[in-house]
Amino acid sequence: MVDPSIDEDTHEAIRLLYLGYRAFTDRADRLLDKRGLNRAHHRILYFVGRHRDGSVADLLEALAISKQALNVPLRQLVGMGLVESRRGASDARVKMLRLSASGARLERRLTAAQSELLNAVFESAGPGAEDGWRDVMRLLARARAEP
Amino acid sequence: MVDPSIDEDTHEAIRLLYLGYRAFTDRADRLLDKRGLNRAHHRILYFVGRHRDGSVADLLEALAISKQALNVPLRQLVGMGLVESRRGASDARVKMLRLSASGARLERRLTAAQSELLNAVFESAGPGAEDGWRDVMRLLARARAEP
DNA sequence: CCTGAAAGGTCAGTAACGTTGACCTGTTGA
DNA sequence: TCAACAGGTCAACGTTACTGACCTTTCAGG
Repeated sequence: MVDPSIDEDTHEAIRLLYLGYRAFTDRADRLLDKRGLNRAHHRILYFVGRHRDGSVADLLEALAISKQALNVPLRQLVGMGLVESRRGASDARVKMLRLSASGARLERRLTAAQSELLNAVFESAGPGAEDGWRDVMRLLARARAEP
Repeated sequence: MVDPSIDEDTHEAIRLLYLGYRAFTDRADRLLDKRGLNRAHHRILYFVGRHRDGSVADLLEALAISKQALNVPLRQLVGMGLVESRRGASDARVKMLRLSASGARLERRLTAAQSELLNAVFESAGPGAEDGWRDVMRLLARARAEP
């Protein structure tokens, strides 16, 4: 019934990462859904929130999508008053993007949905487990794209 | 520059989970891409590999997608000889799905891509960190959809 | 043995979201 | 003045999923 070539602990780890990530994104996804937003909007809010007055080009590079794909959700966020854009002081070609008050509020609520879950889990698991988790995840996050 | 209402540790945890999950899925995604397959195929291979002779209905329930959405990738996998379907012995209406030899080989390679990464990270982080990671992820994985 | 229900399959229409390519407006700086 | 840059937009297209409708084959109960 079970592939014998890979042990059950490894299968559990794979399953845990899959299910854990789903649980992690689930609450924020539902919050976004209520407003007709999706993960693309979320990524924009997150990046803009943490890079005040970044340019559209910065955003494009960070999100690694085409400018056409960025433009639609970004325009919606600006239209909804969640993101403000003003022209650059030194170079009027570039836009400086930042969250509005309500945008920052939403971003905080989205982040809170995720952080409450994580912190509850950390508290339940104990500080030693949290440290181990961070050690593992740091290594995993750094293990980027080797061919 | 940084949202002050949520501490940096929490932001790090959120970032780690996002980046870690991306690194985790990246290798398998590229292996699949070479064959013109995607995550839907992967999920089918994974589930069929671990539930030999399961029915199409089982698969539908496990993947939580419409039967129209399942049918296309499943037909492709059968057409490529990666999944075999035979009619049920007791009930000829139901199909019994299982991996072919080559399907099992591919599934093993996909799982290996993920497990090698995880095991390398576990080894590097040490057994204590791995235990902590598992404790945290088990709690997180169980934290399913509360409203 | 008939017939309704179950399991599976398929076609059509729609929607969301991404891509490229092409072209536009302003702005800048040499 | 003019080429290059930042940004914005339209069009065409591809993928992937959805719902709705309808089909065949098979099973089981009356």
